Amino acid sequence: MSKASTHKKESILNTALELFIERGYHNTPTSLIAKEAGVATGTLFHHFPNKEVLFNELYLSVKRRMINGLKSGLDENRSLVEKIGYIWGYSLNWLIMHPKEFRFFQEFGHSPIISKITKEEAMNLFANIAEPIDELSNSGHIKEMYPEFIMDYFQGMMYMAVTHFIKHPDKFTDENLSRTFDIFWNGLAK
Amino acid sequence: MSKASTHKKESILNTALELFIERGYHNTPTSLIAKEAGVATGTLFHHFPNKEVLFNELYLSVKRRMINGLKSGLDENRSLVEKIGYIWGYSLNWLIMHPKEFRFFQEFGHSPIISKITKEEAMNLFANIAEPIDELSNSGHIKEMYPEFIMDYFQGMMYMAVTHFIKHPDKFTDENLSRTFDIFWNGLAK
Amino acid sequence: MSKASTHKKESILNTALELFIERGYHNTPTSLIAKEAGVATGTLFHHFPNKEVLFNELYLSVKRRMINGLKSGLDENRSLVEKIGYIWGYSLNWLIMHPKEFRFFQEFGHSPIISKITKEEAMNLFANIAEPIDELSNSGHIKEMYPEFIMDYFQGMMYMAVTHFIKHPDKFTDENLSRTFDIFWNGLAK
Amino acid sequence: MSKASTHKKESILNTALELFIERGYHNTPTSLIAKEAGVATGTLFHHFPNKEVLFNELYLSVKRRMINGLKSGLDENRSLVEKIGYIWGYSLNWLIMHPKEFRFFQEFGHSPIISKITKEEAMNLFANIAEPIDELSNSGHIKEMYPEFIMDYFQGMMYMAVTHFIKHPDKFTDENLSRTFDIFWNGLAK
DNA sequence: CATGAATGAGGATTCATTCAT
DNA sequence: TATGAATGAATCCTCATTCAT
Repeated sequence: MSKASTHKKESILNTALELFIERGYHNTPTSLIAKEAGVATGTLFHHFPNKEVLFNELYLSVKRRMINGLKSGLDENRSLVEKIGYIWGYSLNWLIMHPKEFRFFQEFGHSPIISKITKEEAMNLFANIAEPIDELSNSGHIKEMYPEFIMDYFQGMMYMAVTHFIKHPDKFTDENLSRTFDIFWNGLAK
Repeated sequence: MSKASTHKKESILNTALELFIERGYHNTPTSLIAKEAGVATGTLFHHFPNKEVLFNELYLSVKRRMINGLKSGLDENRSLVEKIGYIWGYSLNWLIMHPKEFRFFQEFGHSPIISKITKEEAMNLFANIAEPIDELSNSGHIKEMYPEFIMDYFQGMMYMAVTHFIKHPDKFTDENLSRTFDIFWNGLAK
Repeated sequence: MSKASTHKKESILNTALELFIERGYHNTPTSLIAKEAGVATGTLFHHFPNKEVLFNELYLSVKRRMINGLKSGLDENRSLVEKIGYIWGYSLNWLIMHPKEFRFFQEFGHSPIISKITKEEAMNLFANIAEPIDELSNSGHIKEMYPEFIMDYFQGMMYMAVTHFIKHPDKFTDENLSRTFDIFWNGLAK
Repeated sequence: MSKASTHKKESILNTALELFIERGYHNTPTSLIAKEAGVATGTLFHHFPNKEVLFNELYLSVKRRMINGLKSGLDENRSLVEKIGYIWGYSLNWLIMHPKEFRFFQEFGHSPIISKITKEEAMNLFANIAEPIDELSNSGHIKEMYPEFIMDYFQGMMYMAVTHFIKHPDKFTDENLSRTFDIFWNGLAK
């Protein structure tokens, strides 16, 4: 694949991300995506067989971008608590620095447009990351709670914190950041 | 207004709620709403001037239904902690017993289709309810934290818990319910 | 159904017939059909769910129009030879007086656009008509020949004759007409 | 022209024949022809300036293939009846052995995509062949009938017979083959 | 109020053709 | 010659809304 074509495909994906979060999936014409991306309508359909596939590919590409840095920085030799702290900090930071991507997940995380196959692929990407959080359940560090809740709690708190800091950017300080982790941790502490 | 017409209008609202959460706003034709509601296409436009107004009226009607019970049970003479516990318990229960309404808020809470006027009206409905939560901030019961965060934390935890219990209905027991409140509270406890 | 709506639907069918034979199915835009029929694009799709169904309904309506007169004139008390002569004469005349309909059958009789269900329905319409021709096979009037051939021969000769007289309208006289029947009959005569 | 290119051009023509009869002209994308022929989209347009020319060239190439054998076997010294019998037998056999080519003629023989020039060229190819059939008219062998009818009758009977034997391959025996010629002949016999 | 036929602008997708490599 | 990415006009179909009955 030449650089040119790669560039156009990426341009379409980036434009689609912005338009989907601003206007919603069904209210975003493919023609508008193409126009804003600076390509012809046909070009979009040269790279993606249809709008749904474009959307699913976009979803996976965003997930991948977030995971990549997360994975590469995860040190298997650290303690469980350190690992979780790292995942919390990295994810929170990444999402706040990428508010569009965050909104995308918020709006479309449960969208029926995302196929089962895409969901599975996304799940696989998270396999390593999810492990420490699942481990936490029986680690003795926290109150007894079944793993499914821990995972939902972790994610729920994360989303809450990101939403809050995006709404109040002036509050996004290192101090408040560490406070949110404390709150998360205290909630479960024995 | 005759009973018949009231019935039709409500039927349209109920049907719209289901279809909007299943298919999204832009992917739900008014003709389908009418059909599923058992009325003619034109009838829908006798009760609502257009689709957007229908949506906004639906939003407010759902908000009202939730608030009504909440308000009527709120005893102004109770302590702050009791009030907050009551709001937590009632809201959680109501949302879990009304999963469609919950999904509606989740999907469309930040939708641009909801007008500023509607948002204001909805805000007003919540005025009384929000008070105790705002008070908590400087009440001395909890760690120092500014009120905006407390409100977001309350709502975020609530959504997290409801999402979790809807996903895992077998876990929805009185014990687990009170545990979630403990976790919410411990997070902030001194 | 009101007269107005019936009128529009029929107008669409008539226009479609003309355009399909002139330009072919895939080269006839639905927008053009609507325009020529004097209705809006949406109106076409109000009466027919899609282009294919429009085409199939057209096919059946044309078949029905031809059959109707044929059936009503068929006297069950006549002899076999008289019946076949009547079918030959009526069909030939009808097709020559309806050259568009004839071209439609010629062009689209074997088109894959016509569904199996449509073909079956069309077959049923012809049930009575086909009988005498099938009977001919073992009637002793003609050379021994299996019924499938007789039917194909009847239809093939018919199409040939119609094609010929449409190409050479000046030759379409009563004399030549009866000659074609003689040729058909002599071909099989003992 | 290199072997490779010749091969590709022929591959395109062969593929086009199949696709056109299966799907129709307007429903057969050039991209599909190229793909099925195992060449790139652009390659098709190196060999044919556009889709219409490709179609016309295909038409002529098929006509030529049929005529070639027919002409080479026609013995000018034979009697008229023998010549006609030969043309009948050869054509019938060739068409039945080449059902795709037959379908192509059936579907597209009257198509407006075939240009006047192509039709003329095709006519010229048939000049020799048509002669004996035209002669038949005033030869005294048959009932009086003008030549235009004889030609249409010949072709109509031929198409009828081929259609029949393609539909019922088990009936395609030497006996039935000669029977069809007898029927053709008896139709006209004095 | 209720109905449903009619409207036509808008949207997803297709496809013949071009052209830089 | 061969390739296949790119183009954008054209096409099928949808849908919010109107209005005569």
